[in-house]
Amino acid sequence: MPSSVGTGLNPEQQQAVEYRGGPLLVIAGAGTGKTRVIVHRIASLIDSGVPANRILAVTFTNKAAEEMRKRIDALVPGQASKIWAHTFHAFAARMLRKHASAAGLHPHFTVYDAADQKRIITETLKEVGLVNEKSKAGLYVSVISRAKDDLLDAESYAIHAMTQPDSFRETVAKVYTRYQKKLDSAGGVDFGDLLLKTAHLLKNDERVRSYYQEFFREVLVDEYQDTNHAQYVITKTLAAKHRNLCVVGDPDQSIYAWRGAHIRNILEFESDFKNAKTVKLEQNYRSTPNILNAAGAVILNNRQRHAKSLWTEAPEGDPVEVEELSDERQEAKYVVRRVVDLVDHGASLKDIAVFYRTNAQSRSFEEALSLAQLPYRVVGSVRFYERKEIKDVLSYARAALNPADSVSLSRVLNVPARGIGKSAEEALKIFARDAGLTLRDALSHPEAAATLSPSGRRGARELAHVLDRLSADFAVLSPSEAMNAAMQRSGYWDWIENAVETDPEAAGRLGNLQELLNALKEFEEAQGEDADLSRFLEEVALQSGADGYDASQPAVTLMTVHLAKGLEFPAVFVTGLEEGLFPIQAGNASAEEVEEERRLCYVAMTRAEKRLFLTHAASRRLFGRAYSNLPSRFILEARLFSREEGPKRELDESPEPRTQEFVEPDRTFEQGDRLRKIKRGMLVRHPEFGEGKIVDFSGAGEALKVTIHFRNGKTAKLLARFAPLFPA
DNA sequence: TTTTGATAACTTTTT
DNA sequence: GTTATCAAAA
Repeated sequence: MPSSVGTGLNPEQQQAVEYRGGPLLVIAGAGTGKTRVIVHRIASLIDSGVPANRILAVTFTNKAAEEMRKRIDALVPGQASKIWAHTFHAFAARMLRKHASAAGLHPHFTVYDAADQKRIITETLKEVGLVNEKSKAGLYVSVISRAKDDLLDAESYAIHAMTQPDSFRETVAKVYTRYQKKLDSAGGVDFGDLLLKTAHLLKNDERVRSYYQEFFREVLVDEYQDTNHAQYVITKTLAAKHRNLCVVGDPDQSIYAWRGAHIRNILEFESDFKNAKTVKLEQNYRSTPNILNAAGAVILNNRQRHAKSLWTEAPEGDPVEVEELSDERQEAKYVVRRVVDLVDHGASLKDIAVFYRTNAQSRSFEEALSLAQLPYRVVGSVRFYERKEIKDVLSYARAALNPADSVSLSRVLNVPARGIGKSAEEALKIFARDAGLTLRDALSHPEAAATLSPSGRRGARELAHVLDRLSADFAVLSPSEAMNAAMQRSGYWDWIENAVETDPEAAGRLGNLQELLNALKEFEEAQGEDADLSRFLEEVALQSGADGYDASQPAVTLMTVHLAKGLEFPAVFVTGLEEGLFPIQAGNASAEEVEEERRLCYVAMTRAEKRLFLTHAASRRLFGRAYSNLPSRFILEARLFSREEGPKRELDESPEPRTQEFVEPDRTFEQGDRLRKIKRGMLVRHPEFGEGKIVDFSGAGEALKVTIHFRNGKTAKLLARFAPLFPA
């Protein structure tokens, strides 16, 4: 971090570290030494006698928690591991694990991730008879998850739906109720439940509540601008007694409203907590003035915003560069060229990051970088624990550990194939339901299932046997041995191994399984005696994309803008800055949504220390189709354009060698002194509609029509002969 | 029942 | 351009 300040803190940081008078809000702009303040504050609390195990520090990712521990350990050795440093979700899981029976949960309850959630919802939709809604499973998942974030359980949601009759809400209420029943009977929780059930536990169980209110002497919450209602309630409840609550955040970096975060939590902190003290950190130690000015100019366009400005003592630095490329392949080639350039000038690959709005964009960069033989790492796209083979064997482990977990069990009923096909699965489930058995118990008594085929019966018996053996194994084996047993006894390992000759991907799968075993061995070493498989499974479910990548490896970092939050790099490329992509959905986005996109762009830009490059492509291929996009409004807002009229500042030296790669004949038409020659991708001006870009043609000669995307978001198809088009 | 092949649906962002 | 889903063939 800021080596410029040595070990000292500036006066505001000092104040934030030392304040002891109750609720404290630290508004920490990008790069103002936020983590440093939290770390020093915790160290100082410990110094002044607060027991480390009575401090709760909530972070946004597991990686951030780990990082925090490491830095605290350097200041007050031996104490860091005692601190409750977790993400909200991991903290909630810890609480629920400890008070499982009070919370009405199985002690080995399963944490279902987003993919599990979607599967269960799809199944629920089928059961409720909404077969044609199946493709909307994602929508239901998000509506239900948002409800949970707002602490609306199925019952409350149903009441809420009744007060405002609306058929969609009623349907959701029905699906929600049924979905929840499934989770409850499987003894599982989804992400939302972790928070909701913790909030309920604290609310309804007086003993638990007062115990923790007394226990946690200090509560600190990082990235407070991204907390949702459930997290807010948990925080407020825990801090109610001692009132030693310190929240840190930056409203300009709130980028998770779509996930239920309420920016008002931070904006209204002072009215929520009487006599709260606010400290603002505005001195930036990360970026050059050129970078800060550009980012500041962008965020200035948000209306929903508290005034704040960052300043720095750093020298001006290199100009921010903007480059338009013809398509995403050229964009990737450009990035590679500049990366090579940076490396030639002494940069290390690990100093360089490429950000994009959507995961799908990583592809072209990966191709270009490997072509150039430059090592890179993609953070968070296809996560290890989301791979099919990994999820399958984990499901065996979950099913063996928690006999009620029919969700995990039904995932692996017939993987590898053992004669339990679609109809057999159906028969088993109906039998289980009618007989009042769990799916697992039903497997043990297949002879009683009337409609089950002979092969289904054989398969069921076989699987029941596997699970019984595994449950017995698990009682005596270490986590890695247990997982190995799951792979062997289920026949999964052999199944993949046998496929190696025919399936080119099988070898990789086998490698992944081996890697999982290695991860478990590492986990055992780290945890020592009390290494426990269900603990491992929980950690896995709560892993974030940002977790577990090694930042010290010499490789270019590729990641989405969301994952970049909290990180910093000497050189940053923010790519795909186009209307419709970043901001996404430019046309039909609400003002709030555009403001969130703008904050996202601000976050991306402020990650850069020394060099910042912004790129956009005139045309971009998506699902095989090419789309033409205008440069993002954020580029214009950054005021980096070298246009005659604009204020002259940080310019690309080369005036404008726009690389136009389209080899397409110019179209011509007769028309007074107006524009006569038009070209795809060309910027034009229309007296009524303003500036726009030509994206398509049809017809020829007198009937030549042009399709233009205008900056105001409108698209028009005009007859070239009549349209008053002028050069932009 | 399982495998294969066709087709449709999809992409924001993630704890 | 890929992955999930569904229908037909083995």
